[in-house]
Amino acid sequence: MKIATWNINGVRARIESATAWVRDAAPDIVCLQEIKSEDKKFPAEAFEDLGYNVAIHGQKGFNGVAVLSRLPIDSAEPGLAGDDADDQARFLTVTVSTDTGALTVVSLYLPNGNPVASDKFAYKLAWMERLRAWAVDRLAEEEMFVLAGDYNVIPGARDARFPERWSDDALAQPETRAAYRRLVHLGLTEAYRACDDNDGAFTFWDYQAGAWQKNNGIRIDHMLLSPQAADRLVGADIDKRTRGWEKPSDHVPVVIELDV
DNA sequence: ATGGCTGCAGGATGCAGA
Repeated sequence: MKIATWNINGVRARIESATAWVRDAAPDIVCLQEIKSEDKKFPAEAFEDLGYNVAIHGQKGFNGVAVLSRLPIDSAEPGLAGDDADDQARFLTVTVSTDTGALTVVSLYLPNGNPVASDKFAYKLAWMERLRAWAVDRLAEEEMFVLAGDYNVIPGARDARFPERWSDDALAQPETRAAYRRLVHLGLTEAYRACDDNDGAFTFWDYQAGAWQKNNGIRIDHMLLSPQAADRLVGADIDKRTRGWEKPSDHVPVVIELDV
């Protein structure tokens, strides 16, 4: 089974390249972030025509996440517990049934957090603690889950082409990295690093200043696997091709293969 | 670089992104 995550940066603006990529890569499940669309404006038919079921947690203007699945979606739950006042659409939990048991897939869009000296950074760190609490609860069930999405975290220096340029950024703060490690250290497996230890692997290149042409990228889109899912991991790849397409998202898809 | 693009809402430009 192939599972993908892709910050699409506006699903309506990107519907042609999104459907073209899905058609070509043929993933079984796709987690989308930054759909920038209300549920009712999401172009579900375009994906349904390709054989996908669709779950949407949308929001007007910005944020918004979705999951496309070739398998029937048994349940879909929007939102991340821990803050009743949080109305930002950044978390969608979907469950499907596989031959090896139930599989939970989350499409998450972790807050950017810039600027660091603002309530946005505090929101990011609080959100990461809520995510850790979610993982603690789920790990107790000892089932397969995949936390897939745009984490807005550069885990280490080798995950940026020019790490020094990110030293004041929320994506690379020591507190950000420590919160990410607290999550991983619960016993999760970061799929890409488990399969590929090379430097220079990026998932985002800014639109500005020729970042793509200069390969001035960062790796911020990740998939964290529960032990039961990690046992079935057979591969992980970053599909850079889409960044060179017409009207690209600034992020590219990350794809894993699970033997389920 | 002083964020140098981009999408969205709305109907001009401001906000958000990373």
